[in-house]
Amino acid sequence: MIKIATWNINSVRLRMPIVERFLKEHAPDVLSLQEIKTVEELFPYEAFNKLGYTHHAVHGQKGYHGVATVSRIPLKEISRHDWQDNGEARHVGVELLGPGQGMVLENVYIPAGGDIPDREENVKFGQKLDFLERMTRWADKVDRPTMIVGDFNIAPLESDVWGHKQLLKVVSHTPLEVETLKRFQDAHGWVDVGREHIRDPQRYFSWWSYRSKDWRVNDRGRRLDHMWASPELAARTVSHQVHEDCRGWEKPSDHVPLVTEIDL
DNA sequence: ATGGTGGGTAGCCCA
Repeated sequence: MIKIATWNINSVRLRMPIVERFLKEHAPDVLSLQEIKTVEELFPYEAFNKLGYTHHAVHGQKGYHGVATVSRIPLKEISRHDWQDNGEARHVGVELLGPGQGMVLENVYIPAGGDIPDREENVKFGQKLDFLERMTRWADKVDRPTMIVGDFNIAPLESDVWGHKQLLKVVSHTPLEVETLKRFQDAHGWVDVGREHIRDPQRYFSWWSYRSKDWRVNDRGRRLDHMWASPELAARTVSHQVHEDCRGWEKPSDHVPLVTEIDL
């Protein structure tokens, strides 16, 4: 049985205290992080090593973005895709060695896309769609058992947001983004593992804005983070958790970690 | 209708 986690950490160096707490309490075998906001040289390798996470694949960038996968299971970094074609660090792919051997874990941070959902008025929105199109072309060729996890910055279902009608023109829940993400899903037949275990229309959020006061009371959340898998791998998943309590920890990230257990 | 908060890094960008 292997346990895989994903978490947009919003600066890994600042948040090592809560990362350590999460690893001690939930002991995933592998953790994929997004928005590490640091270069490789300053990644806190030693803190992870002390907890047994001695295998690392870090794709960093100064100040912005950046992703990393740390693991107790040996792994091999196999790819760093630049699906935006602009040099930003938003992906790292690894192959697990030992337990889970042969499985590929893709860690991705899809661009947020700015505020205006129109590529004519907002370059970032166009870049987000282009990123998804390039991912779709890549997904069409995926031919190994693969799990793709991370911050997709899209909440596709009505039950993935606090208010479907209120958010139809808000970047992350527009019909165009949802359709574009669906084409990516169909290109490989990705199974939305989170929704296999917490089925629509149950409430499922992974992110609450820092700007919204009283996140727990108002609960204006969205499901921006995802764990998707190839069908044969998805069929072996046995549990899935959303650790909402982490949003209430000291100096929290605005995202919470997701954990999937796979019988391999 | 608007601005609200947080992180990183050096005078704003990004979420």
